[in-house]
Amino acid sequence: MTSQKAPTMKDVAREAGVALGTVSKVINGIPVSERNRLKVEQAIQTLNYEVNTYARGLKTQKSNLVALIIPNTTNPFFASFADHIEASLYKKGLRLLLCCADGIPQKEIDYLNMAANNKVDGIIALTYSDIGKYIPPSLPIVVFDRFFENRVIPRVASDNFSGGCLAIEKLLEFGCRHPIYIRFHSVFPGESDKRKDGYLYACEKYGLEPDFIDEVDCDDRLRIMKEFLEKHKRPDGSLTFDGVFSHTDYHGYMFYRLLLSEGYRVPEDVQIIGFDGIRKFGNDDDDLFISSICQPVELLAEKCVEILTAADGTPAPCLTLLPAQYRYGGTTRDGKR
Amino acid sequence: MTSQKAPTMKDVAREAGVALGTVSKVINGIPVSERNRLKVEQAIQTLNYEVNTYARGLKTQKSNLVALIIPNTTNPFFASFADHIEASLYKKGLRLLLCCADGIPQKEIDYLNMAANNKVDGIIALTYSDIGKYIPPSLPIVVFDRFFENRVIPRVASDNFSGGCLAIEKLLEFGCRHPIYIRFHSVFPGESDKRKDGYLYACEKYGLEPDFIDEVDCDDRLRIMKEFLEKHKRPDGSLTFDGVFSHTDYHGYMFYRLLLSEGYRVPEDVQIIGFDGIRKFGNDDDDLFISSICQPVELLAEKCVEILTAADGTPAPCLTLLPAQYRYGGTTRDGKR
DNA sequence: CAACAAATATGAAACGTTTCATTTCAAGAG
DNA sequence: CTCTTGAAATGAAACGTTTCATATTTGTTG
Repeated sequence: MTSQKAPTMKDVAREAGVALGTVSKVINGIPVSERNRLKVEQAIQTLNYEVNTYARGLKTQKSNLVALIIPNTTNPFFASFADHIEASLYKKGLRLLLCCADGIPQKEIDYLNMAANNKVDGIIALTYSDIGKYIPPSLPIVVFDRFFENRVIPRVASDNFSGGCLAIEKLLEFGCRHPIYIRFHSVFPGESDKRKDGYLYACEKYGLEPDFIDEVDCDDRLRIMKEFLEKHKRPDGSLTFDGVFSHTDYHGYMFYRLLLSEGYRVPEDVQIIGFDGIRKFGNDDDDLFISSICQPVELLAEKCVEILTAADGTPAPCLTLLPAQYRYGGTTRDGKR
Repeated sequence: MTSQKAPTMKDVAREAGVALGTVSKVINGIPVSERNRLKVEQAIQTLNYEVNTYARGLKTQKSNLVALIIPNTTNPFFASFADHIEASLYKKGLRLLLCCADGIPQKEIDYLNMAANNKVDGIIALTYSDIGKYIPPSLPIVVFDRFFENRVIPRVASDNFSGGCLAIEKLLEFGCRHPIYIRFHSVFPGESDKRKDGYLYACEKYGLEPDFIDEVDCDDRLRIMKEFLEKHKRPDGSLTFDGVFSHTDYHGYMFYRLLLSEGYRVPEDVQIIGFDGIRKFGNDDDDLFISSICQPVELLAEKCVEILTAADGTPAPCLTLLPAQYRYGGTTRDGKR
């Protein structure tokens, strides 16, 4: 069993009895006489020829690789995003280089440099630190949600403002009178900040008194929630609020568990709507953690890929917002299920 | 603003006043006179030189890329596996090409071909179809769990037999008398099949009557569970079993929800132990779906990478089993929490 | 100081493509 | 039958590395 050396285009050309350039044309779908096309295709078959990616890349400086920079894949939202990005890229013949940066600035920059270093054709980024100044100017990039001051970069996000508004409108529709808002935010600005703007806007519009937790994310989340809860108990133990709009499903679910453990009933005493639409097992089954304003993850992913791969002629929109939708997930009184 | 052409090694050589080969040596860490090393490093700095991956790949046929083929990233177990694989690769300076094949044979084969086509240095595969015969003989590969007849391929898995055994022993320890087993399996053989062997072995060892669901996975899971439940109800409504060992956390959680919806109490009436150790949000918080025999995902991932990247001299072990551990997740009466 | 050995530096060749200036071919017109 | 013209085929050059046979420098020894 000899260690087979992979056949090259030269071998194909010899086998087919044509010139190197002709083989190249056939491979790249450039018109060639019927007769030669058949001969070349035949030769490719018999030799089992496969194009050498490195050689091609050296000439074209294209890799058909797109880097996705996210914090991790264990958070269901990121996981779902990565999954749909992969599917969208695959449809276009592109491959996904997965970069989990754990929100660590150095790792984000590392990966950015690696990508810049002519390894990928483009970047889709969902990062946690201010990497704006490290983004190589020559490399196509699309950013999910985040906003960088230094440079105009195409951004894709859900319509968080309308989503925030919608959450309150749904809570009101389902009978809430005093919805609160809960948020543990990163220090880095992005579109998702507008969920709070939507909440505040809805409060004003419907004559509600805003009331919320809005802290920098930390390990103390549970303590902060408990303190908040304590302050909102009436002497008889009942709560001064009857609805919760959580900035994320994650924290909403956390608050949900806290309420249950303190003996409150959900959705009877308190209704909860989160944001994101993450699912327990990622299927289409009804496995939301809580009722939620669901981000259209599949569409968002497709849009990122579409913008990234758009022909150079088309100027990329600097911001693309897609609508988020309400879905029932057990923590509201929709009365429909 | 002129479109900068990236500097090449030739530029660096000129700038530093040395030969091309000398630059190459410095870049690849091959000893060179102190004087020249400094000159080259200086030149690399000033020119902001970055090695061209394509050119290097063309010569070395190495890409520093490893392909991971999994069904998806939305299933929390796969997501966690991918996350740890990425981390392990990153530590070794390798990059991850993520291939989500959705368990579709054609997509698995597509990705395998792509990988074979000199794009990656190795493959880690967790596949759902019989791709044994499509695996290119020249490409290093490590397989998680699955078993292929055609070829000896290094495999990494949890010790599923002991894990299955442990599940029953734990249930007995927590007071169960009649544990059953639930499984919806794929048609493709792998190490995880041994969970059932572990169950059967434990039954014999402890004098229990085996009783189980063991069906090919399908959309009818819930109906099958309901029928099983119906058959195991005594006239007074109580159940003939008091413990469940589920082949996966996923189906265990499903059964858990079913039991609750039928008015049974968990863990008071029935205790449940799953397998996998998947987490709701992927953190280290105590967010297991159910009590579970947890696969050591991080170690498994590290082992896969270690075997894949081992020096050619070392013969790879054809099977590596790592121990799975029991962890409490709310559906058992450990009495410890 | 000459002679030699060891260490280091050199740069042409090769990797397998794509590209493009040139040549060849085929067909139609005169 | 010759000439013209557009289409198709050709293959050398180039992409930016690594490698390796050769050349040069450095250091040691008698």
